[in-house]
Amino acid sequence: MELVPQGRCRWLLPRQGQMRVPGVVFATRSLLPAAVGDRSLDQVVNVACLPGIVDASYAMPDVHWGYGFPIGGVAATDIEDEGVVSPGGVGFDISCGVRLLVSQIHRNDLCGELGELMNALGRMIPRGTGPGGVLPRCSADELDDILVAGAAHLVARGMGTPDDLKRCESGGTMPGAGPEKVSTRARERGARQVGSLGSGNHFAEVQAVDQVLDPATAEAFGLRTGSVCVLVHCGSRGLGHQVCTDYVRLMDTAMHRYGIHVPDRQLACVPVPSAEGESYLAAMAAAANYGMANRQALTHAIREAFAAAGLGELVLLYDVSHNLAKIETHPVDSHLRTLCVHRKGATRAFPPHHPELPADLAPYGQPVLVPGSMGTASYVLVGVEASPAFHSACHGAGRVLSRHAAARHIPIEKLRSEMAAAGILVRGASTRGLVEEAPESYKDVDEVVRACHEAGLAKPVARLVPLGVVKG
DNA sequence: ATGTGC
Repeated sequence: MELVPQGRCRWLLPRQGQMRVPGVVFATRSLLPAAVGDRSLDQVVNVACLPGIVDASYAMPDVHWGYGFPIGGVAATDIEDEGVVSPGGVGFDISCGVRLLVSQIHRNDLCGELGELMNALGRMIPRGTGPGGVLPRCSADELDDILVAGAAHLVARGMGTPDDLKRCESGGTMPGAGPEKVSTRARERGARQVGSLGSGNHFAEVQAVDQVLDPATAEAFGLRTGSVCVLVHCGSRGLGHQVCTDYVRLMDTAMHRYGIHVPDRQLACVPVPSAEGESYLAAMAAAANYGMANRQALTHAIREAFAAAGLGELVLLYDVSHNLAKIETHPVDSHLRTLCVHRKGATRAFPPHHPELPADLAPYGQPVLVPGSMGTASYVLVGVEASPAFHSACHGAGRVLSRHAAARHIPIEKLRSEMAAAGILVRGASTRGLVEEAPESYKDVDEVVRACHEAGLAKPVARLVPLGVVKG
């Protein structure tokens, strides 16, 4: 595959065949082989063939192979010029995302109590596949409220504060949700999972700020060297998964009625202004609200554990999804266009003074939360002006070993001893899950963040290191 | 990611 260097940390995949736009990969030279090796760049090329795609098919520095679209892919379509929406461009875990809670305590004040805190978090955080959540069972009416109002519903029932909502993407409620577009099966799966981590790379991690990289922004975000934080990474559980499954199946048959042909069936899509497209976006918004409500319910449990341990308050810095399609306005060839921006394993990164930002954060830009792999650093970045890729950045370290390969190649004793040697307390992880999420399974998050910075996608604010983790 | 397969 031909990759043409295009400046710092930017590589061009020139148009060929059915591509309507070129591909663009943001990566340092050392990150490229991972992307080339796993066929994710073939997926970048496939996405470039979608009807209505504008500008380019983008790959973030943590790109890796996914269903149809690569994970770490960004693609925008012009909704007034044949633009399509594709469930594969959002992913199975709709509204998978991250929120960062910031405490007032310093890591040095925690040392003797960390074990007890992790025990409490381990007891109070539902996790793993299958049912179980902070809300044990939702009635049909309450599930409707969650699908329509998202995190705002949980705040209304006392699990959180109005200030929390100001610090959520879209104020904690993604507009345009259509609960009636969510299947009975999806609702059944979701009713018993509100407030649960799930599995895989989902986690709740107690962290401390290790380095402040942008002092003024870090201060505005409440982050000082040594600050204890909690990073929550989870999504919309079985409900979002079922929504994706339902609409991939629907679009796989429907797209031919619109004369759409794509190079990979997993790119099934329909025009945004079609009955099927509007239904998917309404169901997706409902699942997004479920995802934000899920993180809000977990926040409630985490705050209770902190309070029980006498560790004080946790302020929500921000909650942002990295698996969504959103209707946004962006300049294309210097004309403002209304686009359907698919971010799959990519974080929205709005610049300073964007109207969607809360007033107190607006001078600085949107917090961009980047969870690392287990046992490694995580980052807080901030959106910048003139960012390419429709104001998007990476979403994590990015997998390099498949789950299967990780299980075969990484000895469990080595991993447990490494975590223990680093003083990181682990709660609730199965041996298999632990090995699958080992640092060796992922790219180097420091390198991924460096690529984001040098490519002009976002600016690093603070580096956080793990103290203890509750694994899904 | 996922009641880890239709």
